[in-house]
Amino acid sequence: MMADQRPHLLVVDDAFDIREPLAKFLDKNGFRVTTAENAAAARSRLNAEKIDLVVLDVMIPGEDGLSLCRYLSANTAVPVILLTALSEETDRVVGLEVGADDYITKPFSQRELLARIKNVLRRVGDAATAGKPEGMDGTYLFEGWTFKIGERELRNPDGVLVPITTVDFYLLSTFLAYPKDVLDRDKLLGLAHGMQPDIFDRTIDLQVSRLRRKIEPDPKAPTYIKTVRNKGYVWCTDVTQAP
Amino acid sequence: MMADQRPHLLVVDDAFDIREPLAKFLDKNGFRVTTAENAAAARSRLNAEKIDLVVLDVMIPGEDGLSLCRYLSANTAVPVILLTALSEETDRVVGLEVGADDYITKPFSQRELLARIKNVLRRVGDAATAGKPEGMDGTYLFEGWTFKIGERELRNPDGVLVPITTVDFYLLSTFLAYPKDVLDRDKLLGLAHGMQPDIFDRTIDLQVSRLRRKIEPDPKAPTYIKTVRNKGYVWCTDVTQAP
DNA sequence: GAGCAATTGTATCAATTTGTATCGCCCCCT
DNA sequence: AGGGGGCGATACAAATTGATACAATTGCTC
Repeated sequence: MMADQRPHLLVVDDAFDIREPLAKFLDKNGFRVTTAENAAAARSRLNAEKIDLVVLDVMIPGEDGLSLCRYLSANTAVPVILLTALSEETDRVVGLEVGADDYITKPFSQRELLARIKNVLRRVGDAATAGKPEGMDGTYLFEGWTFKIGERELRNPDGVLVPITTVDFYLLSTFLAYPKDVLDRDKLLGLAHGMQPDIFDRTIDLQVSRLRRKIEPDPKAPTYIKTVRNKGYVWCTDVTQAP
Repeated sequence: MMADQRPHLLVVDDAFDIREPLAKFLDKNGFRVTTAENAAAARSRLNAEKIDLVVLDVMIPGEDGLSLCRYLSANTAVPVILLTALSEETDRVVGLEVGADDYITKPFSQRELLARIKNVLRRVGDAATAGKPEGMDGTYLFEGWTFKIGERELRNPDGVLVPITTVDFYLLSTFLAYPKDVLDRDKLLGLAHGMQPDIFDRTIDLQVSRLRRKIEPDPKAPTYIKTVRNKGYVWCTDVTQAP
């Protein structure tokens, strides 16, 4: 049986009619979801399974949510998003003081929470910008350019080394792994799909723009990376792989 | 068993003699249809199945339609078309305020609702302008022009690169995939068939017009893309395919 | 540990691209 | 010849993407 490779969330809220619909929503949007209705159950789950992020209601019976959050922040690396009832500034301060990575006030829209979850996962785990797409290796050639995965080296047609950043490297790797395929922004960020064009994360646009400036002959009229409106970007030239 | 791939609509109306005929009509016109007679049933359906669009009567017993609409807008990405009894301007404002994507006043023509459904699906999903027709690839030649699918490049007979937008690309791809075939507007939009010549969506006309301006020697007297009155458009010149 | 440099994210503004609303012409029909 | 519908074209508005400036962060040097 294949393992569920989606990011694993733990939703902690005692209100069934908030917890369960939210879990279903997140499941439908690319996440594996486990739920808990109090701090004790949450701790148990955290011990039993690998959790990538916790969505935590501060108002749970028994041990306070803030207490659990403080514990997680001090003793683990698991990021936390707090659900708070009040939107007062004090809450924000408190929330961040106890180590939460983000917070959102109730009532909240599921979509906004989804966006924040992805945002935090990207910031914290940064699994996306860390490495390269699975199974990539060797040397890639396109239009005279040479891109060595292992060495993290990019050379232009003249053989000159072009300095690339971590993000450049990851982006270029992803494009070269899927040439001629339209990649949406989520995919380019290495995240699960499902974000609606409501809360936009324009980070990718900027990163693509910066990569274009480094490799496109004319960044104003890109020939390698083209834009597909409402969808994302495509790598448009042929890529050959050398061992 | 093959899955039903048609867009899935949820029709919410308590009046049997409106709900059922409408469901039948929409089914015959290219949609999978599920019905519900109140908000609770609608929520249940929405949780159980993947719904692409909700047609919602605001005057339903129990929970108000506007309330359900507001909920959907805040917590899901499912687009909503409201059925309202009054045609007053206030209704329009209210409808859009609660997050409806469109609205239509009763009594309404089924054809008009059909047109609006397609319109909203196109706006929201925008699957049409996404990529290229299935299985297309390689290079197409016509009258000296060169169109490379993979590279998303169009060159005129002089070999000069002609910049094309995402829509241009999709339209041209579709035409070249079906030369000499009359394509109706639904087909060109990439939507299911069945729209009657009642409420026209003139979007395609404009897009064709814009494409003509880029490729026709004389856009006033088009030779490549010709108009077929009451039907659609045809690609009229020979197309050869190079590898 | 301070200071500097590079990188990355956020906030904005500008430029394209696309959709909507109209006007007017032309074709077809009675 | 008159009328209506369908289509071409223009102007304008909305949405999406590109570009710039600046702030925040990270990493490295001294």
